Amino acid sequence: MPELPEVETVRRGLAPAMEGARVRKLHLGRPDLRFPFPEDFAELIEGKTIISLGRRAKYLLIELEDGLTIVSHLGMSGSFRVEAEADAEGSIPGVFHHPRSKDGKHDHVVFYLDKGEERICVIYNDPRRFGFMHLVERSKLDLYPAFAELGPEPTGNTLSADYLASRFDGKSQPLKSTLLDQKVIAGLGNIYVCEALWRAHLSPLRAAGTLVTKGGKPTAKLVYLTEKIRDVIADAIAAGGSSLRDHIQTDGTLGYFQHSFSVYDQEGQPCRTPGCRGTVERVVQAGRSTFYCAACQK
DNA sequence: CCGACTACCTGCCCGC
DNA sequence: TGCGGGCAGGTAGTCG
Repeated sequence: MPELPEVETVRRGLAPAMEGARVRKLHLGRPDLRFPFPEDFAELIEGKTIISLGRRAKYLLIELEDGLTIVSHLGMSGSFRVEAEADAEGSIPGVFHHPRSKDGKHDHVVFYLDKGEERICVIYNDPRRFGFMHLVERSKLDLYPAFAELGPEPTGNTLSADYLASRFDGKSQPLKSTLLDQKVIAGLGNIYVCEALWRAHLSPLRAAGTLVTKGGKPTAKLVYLTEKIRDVIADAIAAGGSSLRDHIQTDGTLGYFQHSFSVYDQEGQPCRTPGCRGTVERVVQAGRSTFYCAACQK
């Protein structure tokens, strides 16, 4: 499920439960997700207090007190949830009962947390196991391979049209693939690339280089696209945040922009651009679905 | 170096 | 009802 706004929503949902909590036990249901867990993963985490939760691109960062950071990626199907430790009374000391949800067979990691007098479980569930967790020294985070070449976040003021022009210049690659490239912009995925291009009235098939002037400056269309990328991400985070507000549990399925996508997964639906009479179509680019309206996205 | 393609894994949905 | 095929929000590795 997770693109940047969803990971940010997860971070905000987990922060109240995890920040300031001590990891009493870390349970691993299997030796690997997409990659094997690092050696001594549980041992290095147990007993440590969680300082804060951060995020970079689609990565959740769990900062521990001793300078280690758990770098967690949710892949396609990862989610976290928070539960009260079920067996506060009937438990046998030293035996950790593993709270199970309906598809508990995919609960691969459980953080047993002590927060003041409270005992809390934070459970990572991931049916497809495309997610992964690494352990990195905070001072070396910038050297973490996935972060070393990562593009700017589309939030805040880090992303500029001038920057995108420098990355688009001379590229014949389609806009869709270019925007999916995490080295160009961090955190966009298939959904929000489609949504941003629809908002900007730009075809996903158009070559990225056509949005740059001969002098290497952004065209007006690229300036507009930059704005729409920022908007769609900000709107999605706001939607995720509001859908979370009433839920104590952090359920990864929450807040996928309320499933109110304008083009993503809307094949055959009338285009929602005011005055446009087009129909949303689906094409495949680089092996992945692209949804767009050929009538108003040029 | 770039871009295209594949692999990784499970679940769900659709058509037969 | 069962089965096979296609599809799914991501990344990383290989190959031309």
